[in-house]
Amino acid sequence: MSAKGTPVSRERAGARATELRAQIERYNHRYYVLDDPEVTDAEYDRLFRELQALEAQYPELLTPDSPTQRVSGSVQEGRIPVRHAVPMLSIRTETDTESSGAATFDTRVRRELALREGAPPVEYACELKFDGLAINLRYEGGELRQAATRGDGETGEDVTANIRTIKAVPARLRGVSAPVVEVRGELFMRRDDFEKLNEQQRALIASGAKHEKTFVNPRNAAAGIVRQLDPAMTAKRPLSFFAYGLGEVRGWTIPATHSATLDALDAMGLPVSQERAVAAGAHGLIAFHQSIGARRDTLAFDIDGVVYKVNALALQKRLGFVTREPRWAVAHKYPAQEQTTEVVAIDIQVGRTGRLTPVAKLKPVFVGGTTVSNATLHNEGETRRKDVRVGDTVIVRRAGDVIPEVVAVVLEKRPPQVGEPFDLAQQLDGRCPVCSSRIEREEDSADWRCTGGLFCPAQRKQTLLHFAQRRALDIEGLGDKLVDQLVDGEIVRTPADLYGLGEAGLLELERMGEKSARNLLAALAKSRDTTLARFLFALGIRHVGEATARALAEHFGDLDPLMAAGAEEIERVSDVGPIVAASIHRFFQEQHNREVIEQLRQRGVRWPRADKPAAPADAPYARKTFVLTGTLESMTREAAQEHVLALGGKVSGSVSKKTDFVVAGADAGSKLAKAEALGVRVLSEREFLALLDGAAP
DNA sequence: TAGCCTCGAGTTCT
DNA sequence: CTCGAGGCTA
Repeated sequence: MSAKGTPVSRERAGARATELRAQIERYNHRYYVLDDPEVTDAEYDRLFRELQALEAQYPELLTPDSPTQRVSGSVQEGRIPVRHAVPMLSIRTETDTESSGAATFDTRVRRELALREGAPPVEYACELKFDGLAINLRYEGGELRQAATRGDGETGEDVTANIRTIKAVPARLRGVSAPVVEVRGELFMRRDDFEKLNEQQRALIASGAKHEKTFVNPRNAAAGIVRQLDPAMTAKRPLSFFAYGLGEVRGWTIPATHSATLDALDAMGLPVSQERAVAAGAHGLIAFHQSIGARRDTLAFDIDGVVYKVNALALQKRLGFVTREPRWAVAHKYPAQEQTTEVVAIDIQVGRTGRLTPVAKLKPVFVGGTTVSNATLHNEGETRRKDVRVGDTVIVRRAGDVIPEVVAVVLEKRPPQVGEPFDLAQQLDGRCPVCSSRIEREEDSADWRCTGGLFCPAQRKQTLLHFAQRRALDIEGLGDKLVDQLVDGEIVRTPADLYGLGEAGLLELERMGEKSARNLLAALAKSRDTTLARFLFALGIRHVGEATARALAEHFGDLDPLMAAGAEEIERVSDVGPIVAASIHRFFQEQHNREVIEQLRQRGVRWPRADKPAAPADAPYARKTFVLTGTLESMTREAAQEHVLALGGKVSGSVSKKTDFVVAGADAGSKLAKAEALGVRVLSEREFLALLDGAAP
């Protein structure tokens, strides 16, 4: 940008530059701190360029705190250590996950202050514990002079040039020009900024950029960016900042309470989180902890807990410090949703269909409320994409959902002697880890499979467990430990063998007393009476799950017509295409399968000739699709499903615009949210019950 | 033929 | 719960 038009006088230029700086600072504040832009981006750019031009024309006008210095700036050679005038202490962390952490703190504070039983509750300032990195900003005469990382608390690193490029950090304090005001706060990245940044990075990598990489999480991104040596790079990254305290202060009166200090920081133009409160006593702390905990996922940024501080400065002074931790503050963490741990091994599991699934064996970590030691890697492609190797340090997450997942590898921590990229076939030497059969991968498929079929004990075990599961023949008491013994001892090979078990044989097994043996035999006897749909599902035909089994049962009415049917005939069943039809046909052509089925029938497995007569087409909810979510008080999900089927409706697993009703129980999650987004009719449990009772929806 | 929808299969921990 | 893939529909 060049200065255009008639050359302005030096004097007028100086006045204009000052004016522009003030204006740009104000816009920055509105935009980055208040989140409420005053002018359009184009107008902002215009002013910004005008200032740049003036400074280019009159270099003597250039001041270190000019907004233009936030984007250019020179590349630093290395990091300069900075000794903090007042040490940056760490706050004690309550590790427990219950709200009792708050009560413990309150009790301790009251004891230290020697408060009597009936004394009024202590007042606390509550705020968020941001998941970022702590920074000390030193303002002298109201101007930002130095920014440093926390380091070991005594000495940090100088990151002034980088921090100057962060627009949320004001270069000048509003209304305060005291000789020294040090502001402490947290530098972090918002979740949406993080997502956007990674999207850009992925695009760069896709277009062939060599040195680019995606960031693992917002915290790592923020830390990496601040310690980056080139401020111009930092300037391009979206970092945010919240102030939460003070360091050295000279010539300015510190307010009498922490909450008032935060208000004062806010008034100086520093961003201060609005998620803060003044609470009274343990009750107030617990309420704050819970209210933030409930909204944790909806915050724009990651937090790892909340912080409680005794509000009155006078009381803080009385409480003082233990070693290097203040007695007047405590961090109360939420269970971490992410943790890092080490990959001890990559095991490969064999599923019922022979699918080979790599599973990361992890050094146990406490994540999201439980200890995690395994995490699926899904398949070879996924493992390679994430480049997970034995010995790597990985980030494990248990967000909203239940199942742990390996998010990414922390490459900086990869040991030099780490192994090769994951290669499933090579690791297994081309053979099934259980039965040594050859393994293969179908074209265009992500999965390797064991070709051993039922010869493979792993597949046999899974087949038996599938047969016995609740939604199949429901054989109570037949769990994996028992199946292991039965198969390894070659007592049972096929589901039909289960019905040939006798009490004497069972008593030979470990951990099997008379009582358990009799219970199992009773469960087996009970399971003989079933339905065709359950039986078809229990067989474990590839591509035939519960829904398809039901459709087949309804269409064919009995097993024999289905066994006799050709592939084309099977394909006439709705939702069955060529692949599924062929799979079913092949299954029944297999001699071994026919034998097992025959034996099962001989041993008394039976079902009513025709499955439950289909609800008439004019049934009140014929062909209506229901989705169940959350926990119902009055019945199990299975029972609810039965009721819907009886009405002539059907139950689906996911919400789409074709869904007619979503039944929301307690703690309904994403499905409810989706239903609301799509405008799908949502029924409460009470409304659902009324509907079952025959009332109109 | 693309894109949506649904189903199947696999997974974790208490 | 999620992902991949099979089936259906516009």
